[in-house]
Amino acid sequence: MLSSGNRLTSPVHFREVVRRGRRRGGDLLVVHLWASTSAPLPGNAPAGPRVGFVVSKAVGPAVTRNLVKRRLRHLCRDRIATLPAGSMLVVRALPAAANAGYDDLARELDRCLAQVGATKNLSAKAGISR
RNA sequence: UGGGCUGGCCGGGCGACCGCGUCACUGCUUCGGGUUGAUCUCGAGGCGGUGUCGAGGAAGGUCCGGGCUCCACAGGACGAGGUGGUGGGUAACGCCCACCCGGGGUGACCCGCGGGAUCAGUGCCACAGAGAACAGACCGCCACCGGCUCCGUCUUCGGAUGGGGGCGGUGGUAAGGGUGAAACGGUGGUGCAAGAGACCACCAGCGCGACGGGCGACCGUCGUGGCUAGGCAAACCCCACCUGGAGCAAGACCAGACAGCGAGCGUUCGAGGGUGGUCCGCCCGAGCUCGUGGGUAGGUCGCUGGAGGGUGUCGGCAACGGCACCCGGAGAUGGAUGGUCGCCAACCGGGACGUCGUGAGGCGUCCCGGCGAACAGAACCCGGCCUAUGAGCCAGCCCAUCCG
Repeated sequence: MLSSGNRLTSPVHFREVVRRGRRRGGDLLVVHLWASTSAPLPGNAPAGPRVGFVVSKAVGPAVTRNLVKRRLRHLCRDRIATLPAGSMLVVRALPAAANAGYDDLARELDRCLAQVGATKNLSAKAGISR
């Protein structure tokens, strides 16, 4: 689980990131990244990056949806340091993610993050997969 | 030993690294207040530390029943929906238990949407078949009539008469054939031209009455009647009983936002609403509707201890109930209870050894390999039902075979 400061909770934020963020997708998932170039949000938005997930019912029943969500959470927790401060990330899982293994999801997530421009020190983190 | 029936249980364990949520205590820090200031203290927030607890038997489907919350107390009529043997259990139920009736099985046992179809009425019974609900003559059987034909007898050779076969017509007949889920009781006899409950005996079944048993559904015995009555009410319908509606996005509180303008109707002669459907009745009532323009959707509570489980005992055939003692802690809200691995139980296959047995084979130990699981994730909470589910385990009972 992500620490509570790094969680994306507001529906407004979800909508803005998915609509305006930079998007890159693969067979398993789609990544939306919104970097804080302008003054983001009313209230006190903390500087840490925030991550949220979208796993629809097309992925599967509740058990497989939860499994996909937990794997993505742990993967993003290891990569939270590579994201720019103040940015917001939404990872949307596609139906094929239900049958993908942990390593498959890791590779796809790294590739998409690199293409979307969130590369701070990704090569060092690539050794996580066994 | 083999096969089967019923009920119940289990829903993996240990460990490593990295993590999450609730609650309690605590460290640092920010803001505000108590103070002029420091120490101290109160409240709110952020980042940490320690401890604690953290998914299921179905958490699922959302099919019933309740609790709880709100609604202008929910009254009547009609309508709508549900339930449907009897008795009990329960907060309640469409659930559970026991019994009755019907059906299936050698049996343990299982199955049943199980009120009413003569005593309210309407409707429907496909296909096949001659005929299917005021039944029905296709074949067959029988009688009579009219031709045809064959045989016998007599003959005055014109014919007469007896018998058989076949055709047509008229009528009788529901015993037989064949069709069907179902053909208007079954068997045997009397009877008849042939037949038929037309009549008789027994049996089955139906109605009525009496007696006996049972709380009751119902059962048993006896008498009697007419000889026989089809099915479908998951078709309309009738009868009995039940149901106010919406649902935790219920609902309550805090914070916060905005902006009006124009037109129409109305203020006890009442606009407009509520009461799940319609009408009556009841209640609220000074705003409502349309057009145009603008704005908010953050937090706290509800939120988990409840018809709760376990053991013993007593009552009861049982479901269940009384009493005593003990146990007990998920409460998330973009949604925690995990991610990545290792080992071992358990299971399957093969092999070796030991042991029991005449034998098929059983049991135990060890080794190797496989697999190491299925269905599935709380969202207000309970009681049920239904559906999904890997490998197994336990208990009782039944049938067959063998031994005594």
